Amino acid sequence: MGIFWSVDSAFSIIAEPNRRAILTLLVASEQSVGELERQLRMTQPTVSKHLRVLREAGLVEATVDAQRRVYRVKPEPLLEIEMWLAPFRRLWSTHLDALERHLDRTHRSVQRKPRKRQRKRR
Amino acid sequence: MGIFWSVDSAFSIIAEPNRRAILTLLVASEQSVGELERQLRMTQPTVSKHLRVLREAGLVEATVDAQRRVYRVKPEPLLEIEMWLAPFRRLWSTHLDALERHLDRTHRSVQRKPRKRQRKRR
DNA sequence: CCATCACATACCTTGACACGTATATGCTGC
DNA sequence: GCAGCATATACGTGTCAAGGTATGTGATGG
Repeated sequence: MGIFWSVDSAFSIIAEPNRRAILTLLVASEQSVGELERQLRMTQPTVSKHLRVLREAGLVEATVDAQRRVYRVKPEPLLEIEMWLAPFRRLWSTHLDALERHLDRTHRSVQRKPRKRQRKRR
Repeated sequence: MGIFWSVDSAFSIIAEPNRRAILTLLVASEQSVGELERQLRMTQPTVSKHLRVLREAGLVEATVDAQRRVYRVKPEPLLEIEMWLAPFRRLWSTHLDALERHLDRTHRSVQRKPRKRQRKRR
């Protein structure tokens, strides 16, 4: 019998900004650990540890090339996110105005907090 | 001058399974806190705290109705995720076979860890 | 063999966060 | 006004994850 355990979802893997950065680099083209390290300005152990998490989640795979390990993306686990988003896409198409305003705001690096958050009804 | 601060991204908000559950319920129809509490089997403070996080991230909004607060989804922040996923969708269409296998596996509740993870190249 | 390169892992510390219990707030009908 | 309901918040606690430093491992060239 094999060893079984719960794989935590792609959502938590992707929550980490550095891991998203790694994936974004890898989706352009495969890269070695050292190349990622230099582009991302992270220490080498940090890169390796994130790659380990991504590997165990099935989001990347590695190929040995001499002393290097070349990583590339395996996008399948992202399907969980893609599918979860489906019901919300329906809403976007019905709220195109708010959507545009949102895109405007998020092009600034910072947002204002809404002071009052409730309006009356009934 | 308004009050400014960094809004953490929709990715980390969505990483929490209970928050995803709340959003999934709300996208079907708006609900009060008590209704969410009962359907999700969570304590009331837990629901309220998750709703607070979602509110401050702009993912839900509330309407006051007597002593109740009725929450509904504001899907715009999810656009960040939608846009980030874009380059990976390209890969899905080129790897339909691996994709199918992945969908098969994820319909079981548990997965086996790959024992060997590297193959030779060159 | 041995030094070195590329990468992985161990160990430790720190900070964030999710939950529970208890309590506060605010509205309502009587 | 007051009791009671619906929701929010405060506070304490445990867990877990991310980063840094140090060290292990394995392949390569000389």
